[in-house]
Amino acid sequence: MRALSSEAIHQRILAAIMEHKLPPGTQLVEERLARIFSVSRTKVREAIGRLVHDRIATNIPNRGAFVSSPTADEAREVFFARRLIEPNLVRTVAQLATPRHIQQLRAHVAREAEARTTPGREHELITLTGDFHILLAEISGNSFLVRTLRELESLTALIILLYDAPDEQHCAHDEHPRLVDAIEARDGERAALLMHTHLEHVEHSLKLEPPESSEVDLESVFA
Amino acid sequence: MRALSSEAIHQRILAAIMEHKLPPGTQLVEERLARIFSVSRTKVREAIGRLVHDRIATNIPNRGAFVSSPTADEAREVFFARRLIEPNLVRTVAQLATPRHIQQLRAHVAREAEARTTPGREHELITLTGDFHILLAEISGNSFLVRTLRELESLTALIILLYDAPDEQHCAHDEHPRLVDAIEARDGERAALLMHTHLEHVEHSLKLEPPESSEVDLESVFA
DNA sequence: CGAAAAACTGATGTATGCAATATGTTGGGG
DNA sequence: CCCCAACATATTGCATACATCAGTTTTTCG
Repeated sequence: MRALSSEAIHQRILAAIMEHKLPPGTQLVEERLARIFSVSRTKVREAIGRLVHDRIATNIPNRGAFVSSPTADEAREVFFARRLIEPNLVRTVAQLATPRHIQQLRAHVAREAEARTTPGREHELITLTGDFHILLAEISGNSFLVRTLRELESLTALIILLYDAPDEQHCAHDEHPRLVDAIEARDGERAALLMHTHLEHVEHSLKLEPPESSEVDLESVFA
Repeated sequence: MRALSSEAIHQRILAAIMEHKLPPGTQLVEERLARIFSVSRTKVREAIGRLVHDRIATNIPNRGAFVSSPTADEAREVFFARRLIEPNLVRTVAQLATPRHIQQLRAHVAREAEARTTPGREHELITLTGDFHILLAEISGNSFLVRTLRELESLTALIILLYDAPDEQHCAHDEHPRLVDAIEARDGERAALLMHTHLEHVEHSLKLEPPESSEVDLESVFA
């Protein structure tokens, strides 16, 4: 039994965060994790460093690293960036996707549908819907965009965990399949538009209001 | 005299790479750098880790980290990503830029012009033109995009160092000012279009051909 | 002489020990 | 009874020592 690499540890912690096992605010204590994975603090520190670099965790000097709690403003930034990138991305994907790619996409949305209809697999669904967008980046063949999308998806998953309205249907069930339809039809414009509205739907299904919680007007409260 | 933070060391090394002091392929020897900055290897490792994460350096296991030499394919990926992101970015910037922002942009292009006309400041110019694009991201107010653009600009600087045709004018002198004009005129469409062609100009000014150096056909050579 | 093995070199990978820091707690004085 | 100071605790930050590995030179033997 070989020792886990810091990369593997990074993956394990990240997965735990995505699966809601480590909710936002949880401190990632180095020595504790080191014991758990039977490695030294050094490797754990490295893994945590990467999480911090990707904004999944936040470092407070001399205090420790904590699973990030993106503010509503940061959440809006993430969705803004996604709306900036992904519609264009899917437009080009529609042009260069091969039948093999379409097949991959179909298989993926099928897995999403399965996870959606099977009870007790909701957190899996969050990861899966994120993976759909990453898959699109992978089809584009651009490793830089893959990395960017991975980062955005991880943050989005955190945001959904924080701001999801439990009763709200945050991801209309047919938007991903319809996107694949547009891609298969080589209709880049429609795909881009669908992606744009899809991202808007996801964002608006969250309870990100009020715009600025810090802007509570003390004077008016005690008037 | 306080010890430098790993962040400061990261900046110092990055700056050295941008200024062509550490050309692609240079090994970043941890202990040597540690001596130079009067810190332990630990901090240097952290700094190098970040460079590797941002693709500025490349790690070869058990051998060390080296300043990256992006391949022509990777270079094309970078420009593809930039064309995907930056036209849209500048379109929104055109909508929300304040007079103060315009002033900042004007000041920046003035500095660029100065560096261009002063001999012996060419490498400064590469950094400055990159900073222009980062400044645009900062004006958008989106910290995620700032980080993404920073990464793309660092890589672009490396690419220019590697593939620049020395006699070619790789950055037409008036494209940045014209972009600012369009932003000031609140003409998002024109700004987006200018940005797109600007990035195409930069890419095409490089000697990225042939597409695949490994595809030398031995048979045809000795026919 | 030539090739394979062995020792050498220079660097990374990893664990660990200690100092510095933030926070919580306890006890004493006003 | 409350507040502040000193102590106690938990955890990070940093340096260092040692193990490991890749590449290179030297040695040895056919």
